[in-house]
Amino acid sequence: MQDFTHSMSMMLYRALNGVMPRFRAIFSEFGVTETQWRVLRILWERKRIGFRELGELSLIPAPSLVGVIDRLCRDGLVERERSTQDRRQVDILATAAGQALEAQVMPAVSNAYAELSGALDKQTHAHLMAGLSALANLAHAPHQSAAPNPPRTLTGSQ
Amino acid sequence: MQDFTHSMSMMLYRALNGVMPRFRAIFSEFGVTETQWRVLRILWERKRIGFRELGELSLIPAPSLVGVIDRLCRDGLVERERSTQDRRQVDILATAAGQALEAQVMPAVSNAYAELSGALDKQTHAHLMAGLSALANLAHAPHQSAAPNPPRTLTGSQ
DNA sequence: AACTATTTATTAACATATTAATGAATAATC
DNA sequence: GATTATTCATTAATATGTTAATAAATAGTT
Repeated sequence: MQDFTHSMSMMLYRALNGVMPRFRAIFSEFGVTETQWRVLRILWERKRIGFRELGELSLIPAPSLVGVIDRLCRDGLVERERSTQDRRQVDILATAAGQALEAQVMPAVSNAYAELSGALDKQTHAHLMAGLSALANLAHAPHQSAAPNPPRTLTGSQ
Repeated sequence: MQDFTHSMSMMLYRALNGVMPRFRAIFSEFGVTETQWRVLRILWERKRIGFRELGELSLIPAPSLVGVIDRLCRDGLVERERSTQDRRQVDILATAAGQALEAQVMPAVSNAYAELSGALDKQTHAHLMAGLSALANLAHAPHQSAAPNPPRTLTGSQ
């Protein structure tokens, strides 16, 4: 087996460490975290979106998203609105202040992203995205356990 | 500009979401978290290692590593030992129980990793690793700010 | 030697991830 | 139409990430 520090998962983390700091530096100048940014980025394209779909698109798990929305509400950037059709559901929408942020933050971010893409030649970039896509689409097949007493719950699925 | 949900950073997160769950499922069966696993994985190759280097190899930031080591100590898997040369430094080493875990967990993990590698053809895998390596080696060049009043500290470096 | 600057691990404060559980609302089945 | 099962957002508990600050020890400088 090869070196652990260069295993697939570690290389993925290493890549994120190489990419994200420059973006977080921009976000922090405007008082938003990376996770909050992800939510806002989606709300700028979809004026109104359901809590669940927002979580799927932003890759933020539901329990985390609750707190993220809480803080964005606290800061006056988004609002909750309970659905009238199904009163379990909650829609999220950006306030005027939340919408205004787009014009302020996007230039710097687009610039940084262009700079990032420019650091890789077309070939490398294309191959990289293809590989990442392949990993993302791997089936989450439950593996064969080797544990003595698997502490599984009886609730069945997921 | 392209779709945000398929930007480089989101694809990196998506890839991790595709890869890590199967490993975390294994770790949890042995009562260790993914982060604790990374520490142990390194200690199995280096009987004794300095706190700082451990943080660099495991990609765990120092403040997080303090707590991770605390909990590994609590569970009797590792031990702290203050250096005699430089009494600021702390070495970390695995206990007998910590070392014993290797033989129990590695088979399942190696198996899962082989299964993962097998899901990608050699070409894709090689290109992917090359791309990730390129991203990891990007210089963390401080960007040009567009913020009105950059709230930077005066501590300079880092 | 005294003073200053740097390094090392740690703490503090806040935000997020992970897993399991809960309450309210809706859907399914009887 | 009452019971049961499922969905949805949320809470709870624990672990980790992020940024800034701190205390102790060492290194550098005068």
